[in-house]
Amino acid sequence: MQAKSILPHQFYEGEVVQVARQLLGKKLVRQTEFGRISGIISETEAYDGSQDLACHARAGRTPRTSVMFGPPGHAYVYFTYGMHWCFNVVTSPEGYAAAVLIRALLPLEGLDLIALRRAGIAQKHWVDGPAKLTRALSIEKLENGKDLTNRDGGLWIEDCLEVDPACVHTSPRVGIDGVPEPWRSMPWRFWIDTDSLQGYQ
DNA sequence: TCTTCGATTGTCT
DNA sequence: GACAATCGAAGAA
Repeated sequence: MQAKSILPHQFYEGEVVQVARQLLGKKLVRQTEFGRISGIISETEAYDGSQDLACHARAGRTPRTSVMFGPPGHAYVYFTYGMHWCFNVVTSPEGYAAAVLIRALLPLEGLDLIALRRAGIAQKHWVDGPAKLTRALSIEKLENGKDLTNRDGGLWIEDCLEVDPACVHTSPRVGIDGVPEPWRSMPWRFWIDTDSLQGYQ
């Protein structure tokens, strides 16, 4: 687990479903004014362009979704349900609106900072949902559009673990019941057992 | 452990 | 004006 390096631009240029798989086991790092918070990415979902009716980009380019049409390796952060932020990574070449929603982490560093931001919540529920991890890592509107391939924005992703493909689970995406088939049933949600990762750091 | 339900506001039609 | 890529509290089992 030595020689950690920031994932380069090219990592994100590929097909979004592949990138969603490959992001599992990578380390999301957040540098705040109070210290560093990080965690292993343990759950993702792929949203694949304007033809994917579950993707925000289905309506074409709008002010909100414009980041998704931009270059890969940037953060797409959107606000939903009147109170929640969700964090995505833009993938595929510029002009193609695809992104990977980061749904869950295995906390590594900055546990005391997360505890402050998630006061009163059991540790196992600190970052086990898309809006929970943005709260824990202090990701919101300001982070929208940031470049994740360098440390300038205080937010980036590093290479970390090799994940055994046999340990990757798939299922349809969550929270898109109103979306027509085949999109509703596409098996584009990926996750790894966090139990199998205990012991790494 | 599981199910139900209210909260709350930006975005798009 | 309708709805949303959700969360967490509360109550039931």
